[in-house]
Amino acid sequence: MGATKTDLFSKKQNELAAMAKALAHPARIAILQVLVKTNACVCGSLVDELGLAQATISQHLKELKQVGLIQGTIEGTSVCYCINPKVWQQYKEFFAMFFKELPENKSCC
Amino acid sequence: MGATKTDLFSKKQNELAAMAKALAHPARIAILQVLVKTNACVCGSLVDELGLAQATISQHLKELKQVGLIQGTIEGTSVCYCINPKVWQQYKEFFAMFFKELPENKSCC
DNA sequence: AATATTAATCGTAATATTGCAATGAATAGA
DNA sequence: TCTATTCATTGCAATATTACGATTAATATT
Repeated sequence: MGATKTDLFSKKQNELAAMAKALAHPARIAILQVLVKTNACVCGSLVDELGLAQATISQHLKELKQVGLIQGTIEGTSVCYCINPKVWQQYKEFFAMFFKELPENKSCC
Repeated sequence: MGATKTDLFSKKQNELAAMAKALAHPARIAILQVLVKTNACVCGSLVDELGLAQATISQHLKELKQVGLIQGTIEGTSVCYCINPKVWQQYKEFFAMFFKELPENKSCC
């Protein structure tokens, strides 16, 4: 097998897992940090900054775009990527909510 | 290829990616939620609740234990798992910090 | 038109993950 | 001791991910 049994879990659980997955690679973390910092970026400069091949970065960008974390528009020959503030905020809230539900330290072990 | 080039990224970036990876599966999300709710749990009840094979759940528990998110002690014949509050808090702070750096909506696209 | 630049896509290889059956180890109760 | 229970570990098969070279598509420049 090896296919995740998404049907066994709630929509929220699958959603949160998918969100975590989008962040589950240092290259994507790095890309997001660069985008946050510069607030706008083409693929080329990312290639220089990160040291990965252009094709690889393009794929990571695609994944980030698929989950909605970034958005891009074509500007002549180059593409402008930036954070999608709404989705970013959503992510922030989702993770905060998930980690908020900390139990009252009745720790059993 | 296919091996992540961890050496290209900072320690923090790799760390955050690893943390996200630990959450990047609905089964692990579900397990954590159950542990948070009941605050103590053996593997058996998880098998009943989640509908995955015992071996599969055991593996997910192992992964969660490896990243430190949960801790377990043997209690006779059954094992007691619970959230590690310190690491949980750490996760919370890490993600909050990451998402806090939202730019001042000068959105370019 | 010919060339250069930029980024997406395709094909591939290597590696990682997911899931389960089978087996193993340890304790509890008959 | 024998058996049942509980969970970990091992080994396998299916699938997913990561990475890059090569190619493609589109616009810019000469």
